[in-house]
Amino acid sequence: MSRELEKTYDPKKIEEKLYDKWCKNKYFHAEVDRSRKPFTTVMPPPNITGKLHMGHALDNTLQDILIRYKRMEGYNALWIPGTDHAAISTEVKVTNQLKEEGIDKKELGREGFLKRTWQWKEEYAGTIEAQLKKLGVSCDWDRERFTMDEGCSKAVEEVFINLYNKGYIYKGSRIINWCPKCKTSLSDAEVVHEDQEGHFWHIKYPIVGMEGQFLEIATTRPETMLGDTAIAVHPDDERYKDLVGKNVILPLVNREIPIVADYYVDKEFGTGAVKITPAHDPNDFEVGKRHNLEEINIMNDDGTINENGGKYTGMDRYEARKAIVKDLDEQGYLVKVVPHVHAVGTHDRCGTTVEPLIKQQWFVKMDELAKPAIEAVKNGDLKFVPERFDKIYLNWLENIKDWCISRQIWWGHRIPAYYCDECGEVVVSRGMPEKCPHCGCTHLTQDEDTLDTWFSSALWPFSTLGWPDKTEDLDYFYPTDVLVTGYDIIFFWVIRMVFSGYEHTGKAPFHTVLIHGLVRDSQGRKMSKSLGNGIDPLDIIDKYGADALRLTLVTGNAPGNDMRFYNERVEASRNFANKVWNASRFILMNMKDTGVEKPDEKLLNPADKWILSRVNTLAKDVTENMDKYELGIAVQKVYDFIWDEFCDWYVELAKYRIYHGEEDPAAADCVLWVLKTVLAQALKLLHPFMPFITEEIYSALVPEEESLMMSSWPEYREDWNDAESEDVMEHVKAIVKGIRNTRSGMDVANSRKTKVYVVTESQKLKDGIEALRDSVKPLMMAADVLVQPDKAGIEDNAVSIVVPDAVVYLPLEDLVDFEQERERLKKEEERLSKEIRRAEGMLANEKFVSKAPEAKVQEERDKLEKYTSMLAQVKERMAGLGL
RNA sequence: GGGGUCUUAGCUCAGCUGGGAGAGCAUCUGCCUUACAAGCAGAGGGUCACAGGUUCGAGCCCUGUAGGCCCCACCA
Repeated sequence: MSRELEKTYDPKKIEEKLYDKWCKNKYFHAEVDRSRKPFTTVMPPPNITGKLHMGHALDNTLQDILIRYKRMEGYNALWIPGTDHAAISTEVKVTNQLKEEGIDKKELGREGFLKRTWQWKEEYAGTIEAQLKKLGVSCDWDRERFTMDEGCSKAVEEVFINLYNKGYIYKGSRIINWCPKCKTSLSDAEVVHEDQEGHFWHIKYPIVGMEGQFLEIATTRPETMLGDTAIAVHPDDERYKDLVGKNVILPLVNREIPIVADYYVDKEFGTGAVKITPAHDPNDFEVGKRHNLEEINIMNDDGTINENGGKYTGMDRYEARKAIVKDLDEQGYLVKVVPHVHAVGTHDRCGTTVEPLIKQQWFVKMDELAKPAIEAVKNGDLKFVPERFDKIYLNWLENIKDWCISRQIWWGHRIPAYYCDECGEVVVSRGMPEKCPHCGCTHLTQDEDTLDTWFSSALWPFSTLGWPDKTEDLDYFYPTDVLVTGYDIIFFWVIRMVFSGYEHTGKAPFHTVLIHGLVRDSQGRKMSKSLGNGIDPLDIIDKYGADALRLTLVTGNAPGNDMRFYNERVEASRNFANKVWNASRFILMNMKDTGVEKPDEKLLNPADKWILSRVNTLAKDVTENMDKYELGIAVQKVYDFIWDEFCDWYVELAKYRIYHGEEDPAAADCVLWVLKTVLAQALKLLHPFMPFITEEIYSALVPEEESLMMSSWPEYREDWNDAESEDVMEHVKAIVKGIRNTRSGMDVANSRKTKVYVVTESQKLKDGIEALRDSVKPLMMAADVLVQPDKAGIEDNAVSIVVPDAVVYLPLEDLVDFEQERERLKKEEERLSKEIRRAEGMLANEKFVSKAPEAKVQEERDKLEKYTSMLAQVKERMAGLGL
């Protein structure tokens, strides 16, 4: 009885079944085990705002490849999964959902809203988990975490209090980014600058005491003039030198404001005079500080003009802009309007144009915290793969500004700061303090704000292991090893994890950051909802299987680069899966029920030794690539080996002995052992990339073992290395290719077999071919293969094929077109002559001979010899044909 | 303004420390050969953007030019 696989490869039939088995057997679960070395990674927690997209699929595929590889290598591999509460994003989603139901968030109240959002969380975290499972990720679900679960919340509180007590967290009134739609402050990282087509409005301000004289300024945001408290010019600007110290009248508002001199102004830009609105522009804010200017806030939290806006009060900011421009124009203050492209800050989550406003907020002081994080990359404690991301990381850290961490939303970790109702004392503590330490009052109120979502994810590598408690897990698994994430998230997350790790645990949270790019659509566009060009990984899995998707995501692109995703690529991956399936099916259907025993060494023929040697080298190469995080190169080598060497050559060469098993059972057992052994090795090497199909085949191939994923990674073994057999096989392949090539060029009918004479003086080659004679016959389309030292007995009109160290003759008799044969030989002569000229040229170059490494020089000498002898053969043959 | 990255076969992209240009898809020619037509065997197709430089030797290293993309940055 043979162990058969299903006739066609159907991923759907095996994937779910295998995943269940893995889970049930707790293969993904890791516990502290001091006898083994840990390998730890934490999953970048997907937001609970929606479903998995292609970026998640890529990110998690890479992680799964690494963790499966390390697990097979014998590490105690732990991969912690989880989800992120995604503060603002989730609040926006839930708010919109409520809106659709006709419910206003405010009516619901804080408690009600949070309850609702937790329900949302339960639903979406479940969806994401289910989707990740379809991908085949081998993370430890028993340790699944959520950034707002009890442990993580405890860590957040602890960190806030620590940083506050050390003076790294402070509350201050500064100019911050405000989203008028979400009505919350934002950090700098959450503001994306987009070039927008706008206008440059040139406005003239009457100069006080100089009747009929004006100072012309240019602005892109005319509505902010309501809050102007000065005009600034460059101190060295000759045009305005005499005006500094004088006042102008602010049109429409009729406020008298000073003209000040400040180096911030660029003389060349605009009119060289700038209106200063300290309350609504970060630069103006600084100028205002330097000149003691009044800060007039003219805007409400929703982006409408407040009571300081006179007749414009209550208008939306853009409505006010229109009205103000109109009024300026009517009153003759508008000089001109020039089209102008400028960068506008927008909220990365909702796209709304951000307003800079002065607000009381909580900040993390960054300069000291950044130092160890900078040092870590500079001294190599922390490595980016690819290296170029070092610069991006360092550049951001070296220019870092204080981090605004308070948000005016409900969904998130509430700031553990309490205010005394009596004296206003600020108390930062774990839980509500019993009384005010200042005045003893027992009535305190907690800060209404919540923390930036990245405040909690910054602690992810250690909060998920139990920090701040000194747990066994933390001691054993931390620091983690590798973090895998996209380059788009370095600023938000990686940097904050690194400085948090140093500050709170004294260590870098991981030693390596593996960076990947974005998955784009087939035209190279970002996948987005608005374009509707997103490809759902689940659809791809459904159609082609998870293994095909994974293979596609990891091949054909360099680390850190973006990739284009299109179905033809997945099809190619699926075809490979099918190839693996069918080759395995062939082997399994021929395997004996009794299993296959390791044969006597003497039974192994050169092809057997060759493929063993090749798979051995492959294991070494692939391991090296994996250790360098060259996952795409690694899997490409496995792919090439399986398809080009194993399937196209070895399996073909194996057929004779299989089909003649009754005549020679020992030979059949031998070849089956090699097939099984090599396939098993190849499956192991392929497993981290294509876990399902490899596991399914392996369980049929090696039923005595429990699981492929828990088996050991192939190791290089000296006794399988066989350069001589590789050399013989290279010659054999050259002969087969030569024959195929020649026959195809000559229109020889496929069915017509001929004798094949191999004339060679090489004893090794002779022995090798004779050992393979029966196996190689079908590949050579040969009725018989005869190896001999000279041309004795070969018909004069046989077609000759010159290969290294041998000449092959095909007695095709009447089928030979001599004209065609001459052409072919001429081409061959030309080719070889060219090769010889090249080698001769290099060897004639004294500098090459003296300076190049000896091995390279010898290589050229060998080539010269080889081609010279081949050319002699070709010439002899041509002479024989009367050329 | 600063930084990064890309320009390689018709298309999409590989090419690890410099040593004779590769893959997948597409095209063309034969094949339903008892694992696989999602396949097999063959073929065509590239002055590796351009100009210099370093080197015995450059797709790869250096400089510059042109074009594309990305990130950062307060030019109103």
